[in-house]
Amino acid sequence: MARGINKVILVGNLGDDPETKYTQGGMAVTSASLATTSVRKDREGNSQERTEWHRLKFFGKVAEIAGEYLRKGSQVYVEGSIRYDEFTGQDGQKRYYTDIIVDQMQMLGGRGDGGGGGSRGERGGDRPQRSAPPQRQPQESAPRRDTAPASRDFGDDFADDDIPF
Amino acid sequence: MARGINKVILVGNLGDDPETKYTQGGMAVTSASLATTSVRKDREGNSQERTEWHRLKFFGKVAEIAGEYLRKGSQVYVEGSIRYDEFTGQDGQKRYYTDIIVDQMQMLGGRGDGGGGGSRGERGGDRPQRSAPPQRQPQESAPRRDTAPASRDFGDDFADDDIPF
Amino acid sequence: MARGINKVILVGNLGDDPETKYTQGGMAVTSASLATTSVRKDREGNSQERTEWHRLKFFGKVAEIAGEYLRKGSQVYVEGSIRYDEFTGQDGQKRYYTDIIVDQMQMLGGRGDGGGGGSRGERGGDRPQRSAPPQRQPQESAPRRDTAPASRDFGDDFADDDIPF
Amino acid sequence: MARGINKVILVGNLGDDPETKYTQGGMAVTSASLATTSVRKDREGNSQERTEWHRLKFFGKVAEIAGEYLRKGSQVYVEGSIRYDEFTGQDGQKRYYTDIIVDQMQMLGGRGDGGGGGSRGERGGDRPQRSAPPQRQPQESAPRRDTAPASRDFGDDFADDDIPF
DNA sequence: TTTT
DNA sequence: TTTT
Repeated sequence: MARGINKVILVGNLGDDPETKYTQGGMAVTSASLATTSVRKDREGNSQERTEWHRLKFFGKVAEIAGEYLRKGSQVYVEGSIRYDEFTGQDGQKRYYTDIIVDQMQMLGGRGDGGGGGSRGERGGDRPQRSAPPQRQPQESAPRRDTAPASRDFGDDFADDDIPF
Repeated sequence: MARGINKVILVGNLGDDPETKYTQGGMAVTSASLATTSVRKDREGNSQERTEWHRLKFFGKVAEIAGEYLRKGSQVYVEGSIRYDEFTGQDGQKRYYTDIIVDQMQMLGGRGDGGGGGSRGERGGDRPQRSAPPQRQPQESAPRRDTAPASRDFGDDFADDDIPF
Repeated sequence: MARGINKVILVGNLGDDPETKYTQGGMAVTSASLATTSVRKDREGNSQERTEWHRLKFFGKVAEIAGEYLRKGSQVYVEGSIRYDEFTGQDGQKRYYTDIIVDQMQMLGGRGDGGGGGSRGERGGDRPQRSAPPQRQPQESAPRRDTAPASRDFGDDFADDDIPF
Repeated sequence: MARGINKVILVGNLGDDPETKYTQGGMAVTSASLATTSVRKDREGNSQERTEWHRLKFFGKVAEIAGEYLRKGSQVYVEGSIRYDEFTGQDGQKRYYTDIIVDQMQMLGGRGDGGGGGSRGERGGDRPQRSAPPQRQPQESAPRRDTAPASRDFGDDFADDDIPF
């Protein structure tokens, strides 16, 4: 029985282009590095910045979208969970990794610079959508341009259908 | 294209037993009322309590679980989104409703009183009907009594070793 | 005693310029309207968009920043809580309002156009400035961590009450 | 400048009693270990459990409350941020730690066994800081245009900078 | 209407 | 190491 809530919400910028690989079963797995910077005052009253670099992991459909649309510098909202892993390297040393398993993402900004997309994906849930047989794919996906939705304009075209006030 | 994030996270107690109805398509729709109380100090330094009563709506599988396991007084974690609705009553007056559409719930406490379950359910593809017939109409998907919590299915895509965990 | 969690996280765009007023005590109160749009498939499989308009309320320092930097169309992350209110109008009719009381905001987008600032209200916010360029990061597949001074020791050598990071 | 959102929300049980230390300045620092367990179906359809152990760090007032009220097995809601740290041990080996810096906690369950409390603490030390004197804000933004109903007017309740709710 |  |  599931027991507990493990939820992470991040908004930040990618430090580099994401990398997408595919499993033998054809599922996309995308890795990315996301920075969040916070500020606090130290005891002298000076502002101190601190940046955390989060290792993001995307699986399935959301991994495909992340691999296709996210780029170095992209600002993105991600939601997921924390996963801690421990590996023993070839040198016998233990290594610890903390990953953010992304369930949902939303590209931000979107001023014709690639932002604007959004996606909600289940981890590894691309089977129902994909009827194509599993196929190997090059590890570097060709850069594609998102045609960002132009629905960012909130002019007068919101008549009042859904506006309850 | 989805544009934006609309997320609500609540922890509170139910003010009454939830009510479950079923759509003509057989989808469960559960309503419940949840209280969250916050405290703040007024300018005299006195603690002031304020309670918000949230109208929760559950759909589909999570609605079945909510209807079965939640009771008046139950402490629960819910996650979902806000939905504002406007209806015109029979008297011609407009009425406004704000509902929390619950995507995920987690029963809390649970010291031998039924708590402890958890569930993640999708919002059913069917919109809830205001006057759903009280009887069940099993068509393509009859309401099920499923005690197992929903969980993500990784499918066959996890058949190999490319996954870095 | 506080009892419960009432948390809202929104990412969306403002439908209009925010409005700022000041209380007699000199506290800023800013109101804004924020849209979040979601998509779902109806039973015919067609994508249906639905937009929720959230009434945001900011108080104090975060209200000043919101009033100064947010504009119609601004994309923003906000975090806060839901508050339901009921008023009786001069016509004797009851009116219901649902507001999002914003505790924290973060301007999004902001590639040199004024966006990018962030603020945490009351609990020590900072005034937004120019957005910083995306941070660089090492490309080694080793664990990516912030290279912070190693003097961040949490032993017994806390100098004073300041947080040592 | 703050840039990004780094937010973690956890609900789980403590694996052991928390430990509280005090800095030279008298600030409490509490450490605790919290488990969150999730379930997913593997490819054979069997339920697979996975538990993450989160290292919680509390500072200041919330640390005192955590140290006083939390115990092994306690169910708790915590909200905070992720912090990655890297230390070089006395053996010259680098060690990586991931901590959840807790800003807010809420004890759950609590049917007469000590649970039920709640706390929101600032990371900024436990000194009872007196609020700064209220300051007027006659800014460039011209006030007026009251959209709220009269009964909603904040009026004299705004004698100072306190939040009016 | 809950809860402490 | 928790919990169910």
